[in-house]
Amino acid sequence: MRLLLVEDDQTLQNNLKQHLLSANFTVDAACDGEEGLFQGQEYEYDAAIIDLGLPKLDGIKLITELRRDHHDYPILILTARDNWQDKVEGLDAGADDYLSKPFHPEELIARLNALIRRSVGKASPLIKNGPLCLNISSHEITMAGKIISLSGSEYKLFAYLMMHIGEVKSKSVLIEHIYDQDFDLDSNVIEVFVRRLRKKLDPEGKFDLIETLRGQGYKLKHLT
Amino acid sequence: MRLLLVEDDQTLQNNLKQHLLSANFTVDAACDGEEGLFQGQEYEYDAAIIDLGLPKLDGIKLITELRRDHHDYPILILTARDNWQDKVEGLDAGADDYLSKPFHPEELIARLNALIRRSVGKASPLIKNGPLCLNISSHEITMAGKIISLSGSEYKLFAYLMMHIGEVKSKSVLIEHIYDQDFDLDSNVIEVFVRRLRKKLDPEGKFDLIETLRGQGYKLKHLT
DNA sequence: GTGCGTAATAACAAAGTTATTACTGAATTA
DNA sequence: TAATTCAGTAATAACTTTGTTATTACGCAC
Repeated sequence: MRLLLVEDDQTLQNNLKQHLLSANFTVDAACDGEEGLFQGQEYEYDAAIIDLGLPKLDGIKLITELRRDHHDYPILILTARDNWQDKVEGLDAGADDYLSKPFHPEELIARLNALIRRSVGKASPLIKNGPLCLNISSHEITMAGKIISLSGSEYKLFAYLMMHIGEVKSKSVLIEHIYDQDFDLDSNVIEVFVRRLRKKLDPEGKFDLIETLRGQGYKLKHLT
Repeated sequence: MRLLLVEDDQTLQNNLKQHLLSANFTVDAACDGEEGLFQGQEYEYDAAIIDLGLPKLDGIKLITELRRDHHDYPILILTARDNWQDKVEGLDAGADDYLSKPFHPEELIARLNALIRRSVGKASPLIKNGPLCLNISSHEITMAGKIISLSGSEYKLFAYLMMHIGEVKSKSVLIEHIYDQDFDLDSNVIEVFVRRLRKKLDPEGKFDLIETLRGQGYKLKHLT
């Protein structure tokens, strides 16, 4: 899951980024509204975290612009104080959730997970697909009851596919949601990680979990 | 819109119910976890409001149970104090939003409306045309119930025609929409791919799906 | 019917995609 | 520091698709 983080306080930005990275998110950070707008237009993120008090272009305007240009990934706003007015304005501008400083990074992560989950149409943090099961909050994966342990990148790929069961995702889309801005689109990482996932999840290839659609992409099959 | 409200504090329950009723919601109230679970299983609500501190069966367990049984309506939790751990647990269990007491009933209503709005509104990605059916997100194509598998270019051509049922599209238009800018317009690729499509979709030629209009182009017939 | 231009068809070789394995260097951990 | 794990690259094998060519069939005007 790739996030946009727009926060001008460098210390807080770094701190949040660390927490988000260790929760297996991919993070693009921006430190003012203009940069945030540019990045937010550039990619279709899985979610954005936007501080309301930003230099150059304030948070409310940033959100308004993004929504006007039909970017509809979930947006979570950070407000400086417990300012009721700010929150209402933010939500009215098109944000989906807010958090007042100071907050616990764990809470931010929990809220992001809930937002993303809901935005892809999943209500429960347990995503089930036949014998497969993913717990978004604990990152635990089981296949036919057996616990599967995945590396960071394997997890990112798998989680993204589980949030989009049955949908064809091209390699470029997968790269965009798993890696940050400057990653080589011509690399064959996706092929390699698809291979690794297939081997870990279903070593005997009994299920054909991840289907290849030549020239189109990969699809995690919807299983019964 | 029908809501489930699970709150043990009788005064608060009545108060909220009043507000919700006057906001034109229909409200079923329960005053402990067990009753909440029973009602929550019974009916597919548009949203549920659940207090975390409940007698008999606590809120977290209630949410976990509901989600396990695939009730996917949005859940908003109420937490007693500003206890972030409760919130995190609640969100991890599958709640979508929270509100800390005390709160303004207006804010509850605003959040409920936002949740419900988001949980509805997911356009179906299906395009149907008589016995033909195309699912844009899974790239799955069925013809009279049978799954048809197409190669990348076949898919592009077919999808384009399905998005323009009944319209005549010249070969040059088709080439322009399927290939990037500089593709030889004198090639006969379209003829070849039309042929391949016809053969895959309707091998016996019973339907005459793709009509040829000599000198003008091809047309995917509108079927009943 | 003849003839011209357009479309259908079949077969083929080149080009492109994906699978698979092995390897390197970086990061992490003991 | 050595050992281990992991990410990403590279090379190549296996396989599919693509677009061309060549040929045949068809539609239409005269």
